[in-house]
Amino acid sequence: MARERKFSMNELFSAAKELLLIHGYEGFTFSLLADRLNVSRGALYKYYENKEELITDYMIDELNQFFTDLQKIEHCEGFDAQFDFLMNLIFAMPEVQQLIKIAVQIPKNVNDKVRENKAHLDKLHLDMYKHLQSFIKLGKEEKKLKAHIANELILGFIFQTIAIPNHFGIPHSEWVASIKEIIGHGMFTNN
Amino acid sequence: MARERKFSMNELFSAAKELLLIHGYEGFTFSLLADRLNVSRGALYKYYENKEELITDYMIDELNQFFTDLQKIEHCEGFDAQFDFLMNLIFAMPEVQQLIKIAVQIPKNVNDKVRENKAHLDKLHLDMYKHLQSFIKLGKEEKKLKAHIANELILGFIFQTIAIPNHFGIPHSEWVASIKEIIGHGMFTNN
DNA sequence: CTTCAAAGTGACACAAGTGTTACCTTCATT
DNA sequence: AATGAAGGTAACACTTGTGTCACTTTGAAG
Repeated sequence: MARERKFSMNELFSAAKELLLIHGYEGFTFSLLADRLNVSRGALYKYYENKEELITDYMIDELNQFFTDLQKIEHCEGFDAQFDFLMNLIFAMPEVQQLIKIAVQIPKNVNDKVRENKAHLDKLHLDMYKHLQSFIKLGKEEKKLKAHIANELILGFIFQTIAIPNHFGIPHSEWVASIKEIIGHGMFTNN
Repeated sequence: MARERKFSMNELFSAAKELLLIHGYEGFTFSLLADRLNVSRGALYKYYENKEELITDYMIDELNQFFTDLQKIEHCEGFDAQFDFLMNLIFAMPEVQQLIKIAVQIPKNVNDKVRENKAHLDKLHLDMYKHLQSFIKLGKEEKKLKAHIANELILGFIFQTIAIPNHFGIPHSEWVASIKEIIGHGMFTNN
């Protein structure tokens, strides 16, 4: 190395994340990012040719982290424990879903690096999905999950719920407990 | 009138809607919209000073329509019928939730018209919320809805579910039926 | 058939984002 | 202490979006 960097890769990624969540893919610019990092715009081009490369690189990092955590689900014995583990994980990283949506918007025909990164993201996504499939399968084998509901929908439902805006500031523990209850047993009484 | 317009207000709004859903608020431009309507960009400035005015105007139109439909919920007797009505309505206008999210991003300090429009949108939003509150209240009075789950969450849950992506193309009727079941009775079996 | 107001156009000046490059700064290595 | 590779800057040329305005086109009303 020759000179100390003014920002670490972690700082860059976390700044990118913030800006992406606030402004969305089309509103994300190198100028915004450079300002946030107190660096000139040109400096960013030392690392990335364009915003697509940067964003996809960051997303791979984020998804890898999520996937690594997710794989620990296998340390949990039985469906109930795994369900709890998954809910906690999802609530700990609530932005992941939103970021995946943004990832879809990135055009892949920018250059080879971006194409490669997008392929990598697709693979990560698919691997995650396969992993979760076996979680669902376990639930159905243990007769804990209703067999006639499509796996797709079960997963979608679980992931979607974390995006419900808690606007009125209901305490987090109550919020999570209620969501678990609705997912598991619904919002209707059993009359 | 002096000359036939090349586009109706409906065409303008529906073009705006498409573009907003594809590109998001920051990616939405007058150039895109003008192209889509086969009109010069300048023509749009005859009607709106900037995109914020246009977007908020469109959103008021969209929300008004939704709200008008929603009010028909009172023609349904009892909670069960109202629940069904609401689910059908939400599935018929699945973009409304996404559009509301976009509306939040619009800065209100552009000019008076935009401030006014945003206030109008807030009022519509609040009115809708109040209306739905009484639906929830009814459900709890009839002891159909679990009393200990916050109204906020119940509403959030119902609205959020329509955003679950049906990526694998499960037939719509099965999809809707399963979602109603999960919302009502959960995805767990009753062992 | 003239009038004129609404509808639409194209060009201008400006602002903001992009990608590149010549150049300066820093600091570990020698 | 000199060197050079990596980090960083600022300016340039270019593209895209914005808001405005003088101008043309259209068509109903007089």
